[in-house]
Amino acid sequence: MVTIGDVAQAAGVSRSTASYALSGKRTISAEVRQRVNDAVRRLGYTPNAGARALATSQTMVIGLLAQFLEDEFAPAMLQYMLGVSDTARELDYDILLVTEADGARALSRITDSRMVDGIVLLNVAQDDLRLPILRAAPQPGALIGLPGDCTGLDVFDLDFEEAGRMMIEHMYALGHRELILVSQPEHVVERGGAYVWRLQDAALQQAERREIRLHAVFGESRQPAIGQTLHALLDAHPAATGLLLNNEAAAAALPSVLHTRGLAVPHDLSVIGRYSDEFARTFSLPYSSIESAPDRLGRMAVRQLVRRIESTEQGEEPYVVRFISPELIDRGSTGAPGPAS
Amino acid sequence: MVTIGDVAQAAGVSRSTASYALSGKRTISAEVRQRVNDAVRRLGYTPNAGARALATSQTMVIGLLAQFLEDEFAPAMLQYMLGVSDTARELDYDILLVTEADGARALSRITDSRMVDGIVLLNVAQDDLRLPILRAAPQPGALIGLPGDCTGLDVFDLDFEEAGRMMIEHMYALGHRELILVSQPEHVVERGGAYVWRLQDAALQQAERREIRLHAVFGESRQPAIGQTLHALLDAHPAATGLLLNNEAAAAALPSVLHTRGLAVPHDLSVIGRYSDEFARTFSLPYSSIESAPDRLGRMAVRQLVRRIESTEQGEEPYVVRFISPELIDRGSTGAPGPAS
DNA sequence: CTGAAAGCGCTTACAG
DNA sequence: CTGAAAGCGCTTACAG
Repeated sequence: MVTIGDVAQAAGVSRSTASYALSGKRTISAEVRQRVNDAVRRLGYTPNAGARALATSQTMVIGLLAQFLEDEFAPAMLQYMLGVSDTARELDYDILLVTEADGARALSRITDSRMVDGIVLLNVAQDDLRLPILRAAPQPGALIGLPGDCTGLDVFDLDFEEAGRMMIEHMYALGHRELILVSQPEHVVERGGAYVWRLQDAALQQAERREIRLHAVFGESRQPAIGQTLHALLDAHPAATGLLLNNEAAAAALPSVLHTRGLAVPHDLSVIGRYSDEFARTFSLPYSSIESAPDRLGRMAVRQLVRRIESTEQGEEPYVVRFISPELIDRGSTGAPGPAS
Repeated sequence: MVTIGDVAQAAGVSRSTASYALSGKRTISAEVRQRVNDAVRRLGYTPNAGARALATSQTMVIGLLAQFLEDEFAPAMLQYMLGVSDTARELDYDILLVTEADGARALSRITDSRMVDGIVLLNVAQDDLRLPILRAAPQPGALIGLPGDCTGLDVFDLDFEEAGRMMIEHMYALGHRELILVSQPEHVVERGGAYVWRLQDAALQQAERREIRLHAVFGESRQPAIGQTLHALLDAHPAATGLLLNNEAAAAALPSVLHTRGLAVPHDLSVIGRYSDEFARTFSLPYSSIESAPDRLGRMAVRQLVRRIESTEQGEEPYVVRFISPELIDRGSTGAPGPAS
């Protein structure tokens, strides 16, 4: 392989001069710089990443920890991953993707061995076992998802409480007084998926304040189970005039459920979901929804992470916990309460 | 950070002895091995990946190049990625995920800089610009997807020709004589997505052999366009008694289309798709389908790649082009031709 | 069975 | 403005 020594030799300079000419970290005469650049091009030189990492203690790689759990909706995860990956590349970082079931172990492995300069954690749980490891690691970490304890980490998430309130307020303003909220599976809650109860609790509170009857249930993450659940719910609550969905699989299943029941949106039933616009487009979901903005969250997390990586780790800037304000994308699926189903 | 020097010192041996004790590459007295292991545990030592890579020319990282194109169905890509990632970890490799639009450039970057020991390419096109770069790279490469020229690379793919014939034969045996085949968007073809025409051409040939009328069209990859296309096709070919889908988005859209038209499967229409069982489960697609086996393909590609990485690169074993035989998973969506729609 | 030394390919003080 | 040298943390011939 061609090394910087070869480049130096070809350019007739020392290795250090060649290195400085390439990094621009000290002033180099235009002529020498030219000779070095020519040699680089002629020889096809690219610095060896391992050697550079060893010398600089910087790998220019970010670790991305994602878990694909049976009871979560995989296509939604992908959006976050792509947001992280795209932003990382813009900032000149590569992505080490880790999908192991044992996330804590995997995290130790890649931080201890210095494979990465920083970490982005997905599927963050309330009491996430990976957090103590991440806090103890020499690399900074950014989370997408709010854990119980944010100490020592930068955290980014959708404001699920506000999302829950917003769903209720929107329906309330239109005149709805009885609603159904379908959340993710209870397994997700048991595993510490705080976003489930953050939205649900806030929605329940707001409903109480507005004297709305809100039937809140956990739904499955798979077809056909979730479709059957939706049917059962509509059967059980014939007076409900609106449906709130914090569950991607439910949203994907709904068109066929409504079709079967001969219900039109928003005439017979108003619907608000919570998912990304990309998701809505892929499945052509015609429901107004709270944008979950996975790309924006990925971008924010990586930007902050890189800032922290590159800030000369001296005066530790305070850690941030940043919530994205939910936005309701209107797709025309809500209106005045129709005939109860 | 704790280095092997610290371990050696704590164990009262030389660095080389510590290294050998850990690698097991030469015989070490039980007692010394014990002391070294204790020191490792006590100090919490993990080898520095960059240093090891520099010394051994092995990174234990595999590059995974995936492209998320507007006109391909992203959730399907994810399955391949997870198959690759899981198998890599089993074999002790990590995954560098590269999703850049400019795949050729990205490939040069990670191979030239020796960030990876090998490469897995996804979304392989007939005349893929990344292939010449990969062939010239010092690392071996494995493809998931068949290009026009397989020279110097290991290639894994579903046997799409056989899949096309199998679809036709299955329908023929049941008595069908007029069918519709919906493939991926024409853009995919123009970009060199050979699997599209491999299946389609084989199906057309086989149909001719069997004197079946086969209406073959390209369909969109998004809703609602693909749904409308399906409606238009069923309108245009009222005598067709079966539908063949080499298009994930079409499969996802079909339930609602059939519902609208009041068609029952297989009574009114027989259907065969081509997608993964995982995909079928996520969307509860009730159609018999040719399993695309993304996990199996990912596994095969990584296994072969690692074998090649670790074979002491001497006597170059011959490169392989391996096709998975299609399997039709029966979900009961085919039967004798019903009343033409 | 073990140690001292060289080397992997970079970067960056230290000198001039 | 440039060079000689040290060092990052490993592994692995070379010697004993």
